[in-house]
Amino acid sequence: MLSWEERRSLVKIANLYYNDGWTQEQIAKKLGVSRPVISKSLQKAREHKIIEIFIKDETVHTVNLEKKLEEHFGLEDAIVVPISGQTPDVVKLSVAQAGAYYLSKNIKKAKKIGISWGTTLEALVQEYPYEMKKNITIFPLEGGLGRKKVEIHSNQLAYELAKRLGGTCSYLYAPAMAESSELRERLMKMDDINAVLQEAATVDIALVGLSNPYVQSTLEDIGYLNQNDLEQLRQLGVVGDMGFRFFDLNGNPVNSSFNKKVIGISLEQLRNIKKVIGVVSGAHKAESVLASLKGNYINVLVLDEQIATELLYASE
Amino acid sequence: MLSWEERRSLVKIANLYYNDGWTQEQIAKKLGVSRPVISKSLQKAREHKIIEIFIKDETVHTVNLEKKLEEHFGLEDAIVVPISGQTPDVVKLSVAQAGAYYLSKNIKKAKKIGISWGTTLEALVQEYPYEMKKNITIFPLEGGLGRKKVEIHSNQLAYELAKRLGGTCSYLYAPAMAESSELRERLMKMDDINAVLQEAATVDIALVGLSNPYVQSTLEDIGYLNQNDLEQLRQLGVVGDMGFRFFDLNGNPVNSSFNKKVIGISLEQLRNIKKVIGVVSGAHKAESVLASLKGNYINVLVLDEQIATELLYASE
DNA sequence: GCCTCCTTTTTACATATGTTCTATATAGTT
DNA sequence: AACTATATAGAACATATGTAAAAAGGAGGC
Repeated sequence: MLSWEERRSLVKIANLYYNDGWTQEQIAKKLGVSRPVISKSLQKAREHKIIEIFIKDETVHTVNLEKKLEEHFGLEDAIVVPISGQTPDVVKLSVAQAGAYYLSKNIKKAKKIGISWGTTLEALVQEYPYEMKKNITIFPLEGGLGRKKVEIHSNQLAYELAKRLGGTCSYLYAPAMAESSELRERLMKMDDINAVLQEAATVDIALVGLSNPYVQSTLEDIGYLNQNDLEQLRQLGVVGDMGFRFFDLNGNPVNSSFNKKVIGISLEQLRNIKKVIGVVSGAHKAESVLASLKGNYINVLVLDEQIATELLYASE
Repeated sequence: MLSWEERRSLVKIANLYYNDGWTQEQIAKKLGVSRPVISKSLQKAREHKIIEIFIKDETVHTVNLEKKLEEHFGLEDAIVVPISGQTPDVVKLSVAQAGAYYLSKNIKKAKKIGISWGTTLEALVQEYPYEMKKNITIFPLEGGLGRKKVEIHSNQLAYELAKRLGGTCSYLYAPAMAESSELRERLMKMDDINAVLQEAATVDIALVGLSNPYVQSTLEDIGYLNQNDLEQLRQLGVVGDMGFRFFDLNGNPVNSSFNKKVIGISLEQLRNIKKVIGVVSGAHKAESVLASLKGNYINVLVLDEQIATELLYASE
């Protein structure tokens, strides 16, 4: 316990230092002691909670979530977007904006970027600013998905992003899912397709979305999966996918009949990309995100506050 | 005004620096920027009051005053803030800070918190740190007060405090003072209003300000009371109010014409709340505080040295 | 009164932080 | 598209702060 005299003196020093902006040297001179005494006094004042430092901003909540996510899942970065009572659509847009911002700040050294598909990534690309960044190439991470909603296809997003970056892009002239594994094999032997996929696996940065195939699933919306398919996936223990590659609760690839028909990079290849940025919004995707984290596919996560909270709660 | 991205980044840096004790060098490395950027960010955060340094100033004198106040008025706690030659505005801010600090250290078990209105409580809320405290609900203790100075209304303060605590808040969609007692009755019968007031009466902690209606009165400032009204109150022996509930020298409720028009919790209800924290600054309020203490409404008092001295002197 | 042990202060050094100036990038304008 | 104005980042330097070890002061024992 400190004496009153000492307490007074600590308060006085603290005030001079923190409120009046004096240097320790000046305070020492004024009080007629050596500087280290002031240095130690300030330490003591902090120890005894005479001085307390608060960080005061609305973003404190989400920044704390980010730190916990980074620590808990060994992420390189996590960006948590506050939901603050907004509708899912608005939150999704905010997440996309945050993703765009993050990408633009971390794109410096990248020469090759891969992009998957989906509505969230579409929003991200639309939010991306136009900036000259020569010598960059964008690769689609999987083929197209038929005629519907062309604007969210991997190829299309690669094209749009390349336009915004002033770079070039490759195309995967192939369906995301071939009609049979045999057809897939044949397509995969084609040089145009094979070469692009090979390169796609070596990008510096990959942008991926995550889905829950059972709830509000774009895959179902566009008619790629029907109820039968979903039932099959459920039986196999699938909880999510990234670019048509389905995985289970632990993030392990699930060998469904689809898997052999998909034209796109594999989960294994994805894991080997140095920087995989997952962009995801909507509470129903929490389980899928958790699984993908367990599978160690993702290095950077951009997500909304609600998923972030659920992820941490689920992994207590 | 700073953008969300920038505030987020400043908070992140400040957090690593002040809470986790990283050096600027380490932070710079982690974020992939040069060290001066971190140095400048921290300066910016200080300028924008994102980083706040609280010096817990107490002297033998104030601690003695606290002890005497606690004994003399049977208070659970008293916090006396030294004035040390500061201007009233600065003292008011210190009192608000001390109140915020006290609340944050005593909020642990609380599930429901009520808050009144006024400039002092507004400052308290603004000083309150952002800290996650799930499952807490904030209730306004009375309705709104017209269009002026919305930021000091009970509803608004409840909202702001809830935001800081990561909790939820209820609203009282009603004026603090209805145009007639008849209108008040009708409003009070509305479910939305009634239910909130019922719950407001059962909060674990209530935060209230105190006023002297005659001197530097916010009630007069915002045009809620005119000279006639004040004269009337004076005739009735009113010496102060808490949330539009006027009381006399002994703390007894005064049945003015206003009383039947107020939409807010009664003094009787306030007295039944386990922990009522009164936060008050400015010598002109001494008499009001004394009366409220006699009325036994308050359990914890946060006040400045000057009022504290006068309270003890008056009740020798 | 002198010595010893313990605490506190200071000196000198190591480290961390703040600042200036230059280089680079960005935005706005013709 | 080229230019200028403006902002921003980084390298190098200046200053401030933290810390270990030596010195000084002070209390208790003989």
